[in-house]
This record gives sequence, C-alpha cells and structure tokens, in this order.
Amino acid sequence: MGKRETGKSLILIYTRLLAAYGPQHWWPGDRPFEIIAGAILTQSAAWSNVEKAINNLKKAGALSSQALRDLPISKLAVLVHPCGYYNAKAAKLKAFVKWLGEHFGDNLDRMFAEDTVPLREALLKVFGIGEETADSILLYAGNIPVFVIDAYTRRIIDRIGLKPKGNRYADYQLLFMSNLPLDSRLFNEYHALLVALGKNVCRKVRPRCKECCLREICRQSIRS
DNA sequence: TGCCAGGCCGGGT
DNA sequence: ACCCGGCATGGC
Repeated sequence: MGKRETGKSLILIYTRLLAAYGPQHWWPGDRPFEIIAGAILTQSAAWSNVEKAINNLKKAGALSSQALRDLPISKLAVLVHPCGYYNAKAAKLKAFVKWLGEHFGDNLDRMFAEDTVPLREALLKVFGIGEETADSILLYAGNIPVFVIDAYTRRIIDRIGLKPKGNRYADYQLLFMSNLPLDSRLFNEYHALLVALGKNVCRKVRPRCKECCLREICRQSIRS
C-alpha cells in the first residue's frame, strides 16, 4: 500500500471509530500536572484504579511538584496504592518532580517550550518514563503533536494489515506521523479511540470471531 | 479462579 | 536487538 493510500486508510479508520465510539474526552479540563501524574500512574493499570489514586493525591493536596517533593515516599506510596505497583510508582513520581524542579523550576510552560525532540530525550532519561509515557505527557499535557503508541495500537495495526517493517515503538509511531497531519487534537482523539476499540478486540487472533468489532470497523475501512 | 489493565526497569543473552 | 522476571491492585 502506497503512502497516500495508507494515509487515507488511517483517516477513514479514525472517522469510523469516531462515529462508533464518539469523542473520548481524555483528560479534558485537567491541569497539565495532573495529566502527567495520571500518565505515570496509568502504566499497566486500569484507569478506574488510577482515578482513586489521583483522588487520594487531590485530597492530600499533593497534586503539585513541590507538594510531591515534600511528601515522604512512604506516604506517597499509600496514596497511590489503589493503582498498583505503588512503591515503583511513588518512586517514579518522585523522580519526575525532582527533575522538573531542577531543570525547569517546576514550570511546565517552560518545559513544554523546549524543542520537542530534545525534550522527549530528556524525559526518557527520567526514571519511570518510557516512550509511551513520554509521548502521553507531550501530547496530552503539552498539546504537542506526537502520536502515542500502546499495546492496543500495535495489536490493531497488526491485525488490519498495516504492520510496519520493524517491531519498535518508533516504527509504529512513524506509520501515523508520516501519514497524517501533525495535529495534536487529531492525535489525542485518535489514540483514545484506538484504546476504546482495543478494549473490544480479543487479544489473541481467533478465526471467524464474530464479536470482534475490529473487523467491522477497520477491515471495512481498508477495503472501502 | 484466573486473566487483564492506556508500561518500565534491570539484567541476561 | 530482543527476552524475561519483577512490580501489585481491583474488576469482571
């Protein structure tokens, strides 16, 4: 499939997902700092559990860089307990706010004003921030047009026959970013819609799976 | 009961 | 460049 057709397929899939699931409203109206905390806390966790952790942080007045630094890590671990991996995630939050204070004086506007590529590299060096989390921060907290790749996205792309050459994160990311307009609103909604679809797609390929929404929405899109 | 959720790290090959 | 075990809760 040529580049132009790939782009058309990706747009068509987006259109159908939007029609099927509607706008997902991911992180609407939340402050950037809360979005970043959520991006870290949601790693391999159900969002319903992340909400509990975020609420605990809110009630404790701990949803700021300074407050998180002042909080002992053992107390922080108790607050984020509901979303699992609580010791690891407490350490990750600590690592991020330490870095944010040291490099940007806790000012997120200054952080996002950096050039995207070096900023992404810097984020990746922070303990607990990998590629998906870094891109979630850039896109959902910073409105920077980078496409977020997660396990659902890979699974869906593989099944509909758009699998890129390599298996690396960057290979999947380039599929979207070189074939779609670099629009943060589009990338925001698209990734959220892929997650919505992903929840309805069986993990393992099952021949003639009639329940699988993937087939209905995506395969038809490719053909039409 | 078991499987899974909007991953990442450190160590090994 | 992969592959693995560890990290852990709550919902279905």
